[in-house]
Amino acid sequence: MALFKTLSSVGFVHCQHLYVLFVWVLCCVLSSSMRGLGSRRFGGVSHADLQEEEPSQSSSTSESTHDQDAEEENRCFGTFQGTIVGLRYYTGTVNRGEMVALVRQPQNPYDRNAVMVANVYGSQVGHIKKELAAALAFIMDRNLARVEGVVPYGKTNSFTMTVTLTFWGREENQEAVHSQMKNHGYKLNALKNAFDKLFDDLLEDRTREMEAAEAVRTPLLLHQKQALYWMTSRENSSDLPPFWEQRSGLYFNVLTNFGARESPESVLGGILADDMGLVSLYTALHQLPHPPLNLNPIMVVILSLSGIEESYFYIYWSNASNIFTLLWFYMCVFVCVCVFITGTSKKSPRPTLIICPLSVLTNWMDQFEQHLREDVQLNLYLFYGPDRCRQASFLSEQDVVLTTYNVLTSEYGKNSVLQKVLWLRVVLDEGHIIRNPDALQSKAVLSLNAERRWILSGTPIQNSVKDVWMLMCFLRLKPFAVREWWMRVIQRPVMMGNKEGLKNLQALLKVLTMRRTKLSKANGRPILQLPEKKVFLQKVVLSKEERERYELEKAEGRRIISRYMADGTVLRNYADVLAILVRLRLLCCHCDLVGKLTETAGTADSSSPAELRERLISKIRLVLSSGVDEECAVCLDSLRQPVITHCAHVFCKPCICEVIQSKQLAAKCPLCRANIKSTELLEYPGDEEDSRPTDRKDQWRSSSKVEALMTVLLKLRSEDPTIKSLVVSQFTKFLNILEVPLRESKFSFTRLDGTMNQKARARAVSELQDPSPGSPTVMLLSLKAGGVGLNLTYGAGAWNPAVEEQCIDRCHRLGQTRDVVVTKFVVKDSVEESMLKIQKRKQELVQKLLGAKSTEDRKQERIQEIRTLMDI
DNA sequence: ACCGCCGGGTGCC
DNA sequence: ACCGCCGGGTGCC
Repeated sequence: MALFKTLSSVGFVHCQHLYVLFVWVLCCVLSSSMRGLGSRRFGGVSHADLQEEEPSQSSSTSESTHDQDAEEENRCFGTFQGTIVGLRYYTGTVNRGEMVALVRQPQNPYDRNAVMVANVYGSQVGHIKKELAAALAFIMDRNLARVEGVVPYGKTNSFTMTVTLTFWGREENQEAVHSQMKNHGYKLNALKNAFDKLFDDLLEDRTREMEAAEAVRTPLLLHQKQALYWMTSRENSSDLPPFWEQRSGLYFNVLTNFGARESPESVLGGILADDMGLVSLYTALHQLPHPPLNLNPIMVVILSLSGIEESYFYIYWSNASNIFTLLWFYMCVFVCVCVFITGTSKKSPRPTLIICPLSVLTNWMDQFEQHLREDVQLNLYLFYGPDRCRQASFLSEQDVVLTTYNVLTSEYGKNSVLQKVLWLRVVLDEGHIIRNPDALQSKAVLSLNAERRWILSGTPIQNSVKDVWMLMCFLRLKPFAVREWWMRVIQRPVMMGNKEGLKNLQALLKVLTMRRTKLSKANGRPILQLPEKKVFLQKVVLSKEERERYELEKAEGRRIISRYMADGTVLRNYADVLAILVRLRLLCCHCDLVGKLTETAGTADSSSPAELRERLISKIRLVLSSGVDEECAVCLDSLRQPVITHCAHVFCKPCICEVIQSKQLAAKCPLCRANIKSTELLEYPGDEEDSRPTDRKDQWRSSSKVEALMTVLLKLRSEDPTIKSLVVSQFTKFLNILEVPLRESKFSFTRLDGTMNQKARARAVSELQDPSPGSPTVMLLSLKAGGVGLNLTYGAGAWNPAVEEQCIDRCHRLGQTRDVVVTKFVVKDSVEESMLKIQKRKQELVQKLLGAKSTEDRKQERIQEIRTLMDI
């Protein structure tokens, strides 16, 4: 089996039998299937490449087919920014972000290479500029690539327009396409999102090194020494802040033309940004055994998307535990170096305050312990717990004070001692936590007195430019601490797609940020090796009975949603819509996962308030338990007392009540601006008691997806009984169902779900990792609401492909030592598959990432998505 | 198009 | 005056 070849070529020594196979049960239609596509495209695995390896499926109730549509031209060769000319001669219009068609015009009397550009209605918009057309004509005429265009900025003048071209094709043609473009003097960009591009510039050559203090016992790697040097120079920077220049004795801000007599204060400090994946990694630790550093860690990445939420588990084994702690490591060593070598001048304050989420407090302490020589004394004080010492004089004498955002916040306003101490340095771990300027914790952080400031964050830009503002505030970067300047000079231009704005943002971050990724190189060698990830899509065909049931439910759902459509209240009732979609997704997995149809059937208008409430609560439960899992968008913290609105957004009850109270009748959902009332908020009643009655063999029945999965698992076992598989589903109940056939086929398996405590999880993980014969080979993995994840500022209902893209990327980069095979089971002709198709149409990732779409656009998009899903 | 490019007018500063 | 420079005319393929 080719898989083995690849795996052994990785050269893993000590655990040959720990091959990881990642079998994915896709019950979580929407985004899984979306991701499926994304993974193939962006994970760099061509579907065509994998045909031979794809597990085949020969069960009588299900069959596997290839994803025919994507088979041929699924590889992205890259993108290119070109120009459309001659707009004034044609009437076709296009809006910002819209797709355009490229049509060859070999008969054009002026140029036989002509490439015409048309909008979606087919009206001509213009032509591709002739030089570029000459390059494209060759490619298009020979079918070397399919060229797709999007106009990212729309029409900005009456003559020409920028167009982003994306080239798709078969792998064997990639070289030809690249060289053809190159011959005409064009270079394709690798497909990346805009912020990755932005950050690429941050990866400039920062190659100067610095030795650590003798007090640090851990030998430093090259890139760590470089980081150290950079950090030191940032702290001792006397450079003017970005965009300031000195002219004839005065200081000018080149963006605002503000002039000042005194030099603006330098920003002492900056942002340490690591590969985004590391944050996921850290995030994963919330859910995983603590401390995780000395086990072979499992990594979990969870994505929530599209309202029809989905969770992504990526799991891998790593033998390089220190990658967990890259940022902590840098900072920790840096602080030690400053304390023991550089020392601090007499006038300077002494202590460094480190603020971190509670969950990593111990990791910080471990770090200091781990990297310091035993015989040196670092005064580290943990400012936490009821007995913490609140004396300013005491804290001022420490070298390092460690506390959490919660502690800081709770002291804030109460004459906090943390506010009184003058800190040498304040370090924000997971600095993006303060991205909400209204949150108390942000205010508390900003009010700290410090000479130098650092932000550690894997994702300084999490979803949009907006997130950066608070970081700039914290760093006291003039003039951007004043919101208006930030808006005028950076945020608005960038949101509008203005290149200058992006360039400025870029310049800003370039100076202030050091970013390390797994792809970064030190001395020409990557810091870490990339893993190989293979993604397969397996289409499952429903049995006759299943299909009938599915169609019945779908018709019913369509009836309800059509009515909302007609009334224009789809998004107001998004919770209902979600519930319907979740039911369909459950049906794709197993019929027994959903109750009788009659429960929801058409009683919406006539039921009593109590019944209505009951009905809604059951829906909420359905929605929440399926993994709609967000932080509260008001406090940006994890949900406490979750309530759900009719528009299906979830908040902490106190948070949203406060919002409603302050706005009274005009209260709108912070995420989608739908009207909300406090009477319409529904509390999440908690999980139903996790019954596993399906264990009874007499009652149990199979389903097509179960059969498909079991066939694959059995086949794998027959090929190599030591292969380890992870079976991932969003629905714990489905995992319950899966336990039955697993037992029946004598699989030894473990299970990890949200109900288990840390200890139980640790046991489940280590059992699976046990290489000895007879150890479990399958792990059932689930995600429960309230877990971790990347939160999407667009809200539960929105779908942010940019984040998806980041995640794919991050997963790909992180699975560092071992190949991973993902198989996704998608039911043919179902909402699952529909989502695949929706995703295919959404290729313009950059646009979304920049947040250029208006709320209204996104609403329309979502309505359209629902239509597609329900065939309305 | 607040560009680039072309070609005619022009010619120390 | 076989150049440079200026400024007006001009503009998809």
